[in-house]
Amino acid sequence: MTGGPAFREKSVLHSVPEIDTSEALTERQKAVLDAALRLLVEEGDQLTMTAVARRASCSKETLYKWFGDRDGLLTATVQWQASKVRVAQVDGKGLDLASLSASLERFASDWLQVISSDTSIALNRVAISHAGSGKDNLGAVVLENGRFALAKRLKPVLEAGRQAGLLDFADAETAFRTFFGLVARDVQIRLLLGDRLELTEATIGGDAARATQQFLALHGAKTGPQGL
Amino acid sequence: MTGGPAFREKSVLHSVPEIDTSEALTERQKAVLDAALRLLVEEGDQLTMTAVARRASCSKETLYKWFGDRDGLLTATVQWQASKVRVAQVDGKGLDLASLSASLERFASDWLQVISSDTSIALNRVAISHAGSGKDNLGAVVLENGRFALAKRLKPVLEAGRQAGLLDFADAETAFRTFFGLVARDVQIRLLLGDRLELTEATIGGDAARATQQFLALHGAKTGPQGL
DNA sequence: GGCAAGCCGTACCGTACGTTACGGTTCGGC
DNA sequence: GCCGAACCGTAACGTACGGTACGGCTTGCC
Repeated sequence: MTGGPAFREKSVLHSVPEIDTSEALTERQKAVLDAALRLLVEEGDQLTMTAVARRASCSKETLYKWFGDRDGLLTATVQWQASKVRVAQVDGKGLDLASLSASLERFASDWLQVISSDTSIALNRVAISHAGSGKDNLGAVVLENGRFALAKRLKPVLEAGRQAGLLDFADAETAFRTFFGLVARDVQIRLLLGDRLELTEATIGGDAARATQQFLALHGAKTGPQGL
Repeated sequence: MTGGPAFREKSVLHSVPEIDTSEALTERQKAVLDAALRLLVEEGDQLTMTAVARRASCSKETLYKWFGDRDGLLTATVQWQASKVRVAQVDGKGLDLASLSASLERFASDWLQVISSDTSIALNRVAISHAGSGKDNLGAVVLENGRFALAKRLKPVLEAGRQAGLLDFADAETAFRTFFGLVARDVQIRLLLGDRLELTEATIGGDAARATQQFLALHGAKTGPQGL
């Protein structure tokens, strides 16, 4: 471990779950991580150093020089993908009910799309597998770029909705978690456990709309009779 | 593999996700599986055959004779624990709103208790890890004894509530999934990913009550103005 | 007592894989 | 053209672990 992005430096990753997406990766390194990612998605847990080296057409020596050890490679791979996941960014300036509803629906749809993707499933699986055995940085990375990133984007929208008198809730965090539950339901755990559960574009759209309607029914401001 | 509960018989487990809890386990075998379970919960993924044998004070030869191979032992362990998990059984005969609400709250509380237990987390982790690599029977077992068992118990209650004019929904499955989402929210995925998230008795009770209220707000029959 | 079956403890085997080492090749700088 | 750095491909090493074999001990049966 001399030079290069020292992914295994304890002081860097262990204490700080904050993600530094710009870890100064060269294009070649990104290509290697992409190869590792593809392998992870396709082959499941068969992510051996030899396989990654072969897939990326690089030598194992290079992998070790760049990433320290297997855990470093895994962490770098997860961070690399995580840095690419972005759900809709919405400005909370559209103050009417229609645009708020549309924003929520967009968030819901994006999120369902993410958690049902092969990549997300593979990443969560590997992070969960590693969460059991000591070093839990992978889990923290996934959470930070998944559930918490979503919250960070959605909460301002909720707050804006409240400011505009469209939403009514006491705590933005709690409201977010309710929305999260209404959107995700049992989808993620079933997919992670290997349950076949095909989500087409159509069903995702429907689910997003349903979740949004339910959330508004729970937290929409009571301005007169709500009927339809 | 001669005699004994042939856990690895393809024809038994592969095609049939239904659980046969009474697999004719001797007391000694149960004790061994309990030891394996404890090891799984305590040591995470360090569930080697040698470790199980030492912990259970039995020989590896016996493990292989009884369970076929490592996967068989794992499957037997998961099934053994799964057969012990039981959430509240409720008869749908208490037809008033108070008892329905109490039943739902009980289900919610039990479920939160289950998914936040060390045992459940460990089991789900190992099942998810294995779901990535081929044979997914573990995931099916966990799902069948977790989420699907819950649905099987809760749906009759929902149907009874609808019959009694207390609930209003089109599809029991969809209604159940909404309830599931309101109860679980992000708890399970966060725990699986290693997020510290202490759930005390008190918070679980509060969460169960909140989820129940929200569910009733969404699916309670509209009999006059709802305003508390 | 004699015997067979079941099981414990342990040594052993084969392999997979993480990790290291090394020869050969490419490439930028002078 | 020459040099060193970076990197590829591959061989080699060490170890952990799944799986097997075997000697000795206990137990139930005759």
